[in-house]
Amino acid sequence: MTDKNVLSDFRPNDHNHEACIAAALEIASAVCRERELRLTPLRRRVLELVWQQHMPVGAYDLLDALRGDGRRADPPTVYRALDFLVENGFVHRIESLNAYVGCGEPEHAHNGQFLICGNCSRVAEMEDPAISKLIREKANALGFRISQQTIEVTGLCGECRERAQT
Amino acid sequence: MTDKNVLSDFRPNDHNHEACIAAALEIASAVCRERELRLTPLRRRVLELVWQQHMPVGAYDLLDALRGDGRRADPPTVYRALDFLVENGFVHRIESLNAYVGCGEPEHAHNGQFLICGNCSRVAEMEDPAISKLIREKANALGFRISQQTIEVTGLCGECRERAQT
DNA sequence: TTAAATTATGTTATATTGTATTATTACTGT
DNA sequence: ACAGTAATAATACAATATAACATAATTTAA
Repeated sequence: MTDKNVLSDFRPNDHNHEACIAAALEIASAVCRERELRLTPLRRRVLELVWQQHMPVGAYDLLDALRGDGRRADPPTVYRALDFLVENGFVHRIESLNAYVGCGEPEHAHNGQFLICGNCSRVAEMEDPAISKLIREKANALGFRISQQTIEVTGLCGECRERAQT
Repeated sequence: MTDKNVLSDFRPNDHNHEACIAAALEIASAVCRERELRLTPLRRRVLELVWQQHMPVGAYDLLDALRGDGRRADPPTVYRALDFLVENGFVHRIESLNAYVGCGEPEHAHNGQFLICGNCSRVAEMEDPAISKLIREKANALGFRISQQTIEVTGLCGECRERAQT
């Protein structure tokens, strides 16, 4: 099993995260230019905040962070920015956590399949065609036409699993 | 493709729903007796209310219904009952809707895979081992040990799809 | 290059969903 | 009757999300 289809794996805590954030913003910037979307300062800032960690962030955490910037902010502000980011694929919403996480590959539209570590809270994103295809087929067999797949899996990431075996 | 692994398919609107509810309560009753769980009047009533339709119900709708019974009820009342029902597999929580739906087969533990019609809101439940297995394998390949799978799919059920092709 | 239209944001208020906590009641077995 | 456990009641609050309307910024197009 060499195919992995991993859009973003669990990141070691010591990776160069500044570069990581910068890259996400750079890509978003380019994609928006190409698609004629408006990555306004607010939206850009929210995206940056979402990328502060490789784990889901709640809307109200983002709100606090925006307020920390000195600017006034209220729920609609952050929810609107999130709507834009989610709608255009820069951020995914994790339904089972009511939280948001940066997308590992915003260039092409997809739903993503999420592995959520219950211990360290980090998230990995897969986009495995075999999984989506199988689900689509099974649904089709019932006459169901899929428009969106939500696949969120909880458990222990490799690192936490090893650490747990004391 | 004859294997379907469907725990509960989309029910036609004209099926005998009274029987349907009665059956669900009967099964829950039997399972509880067997496992020495206490299906108290409150829990039983909440389960019954969840089964009023084959579509997800919000906790606060249940709360209103309980109040409609004449009894006093507050959020913890319904959430505790739901916790019990979910924990013991009589009801599933649909994360993407913050809502609850009756389980089509509470006799054995499982996560369920849900098809949610965006038009009529009805839900079908599958429990397809091929799907869970594939996801488990892909996750394992990343060193991830799964404890729970959340699979919720939105789209159009067969009936609504036909109707849409005007 | 203004006016109109569109899009984005600000602002206030409120709706919805979910928990923590403490107290009380009702069963279970001795 | 009593201790131990499970269930429920009751209050308060935390967390998440949207409605509705006002203003500002940006784009379009005359």
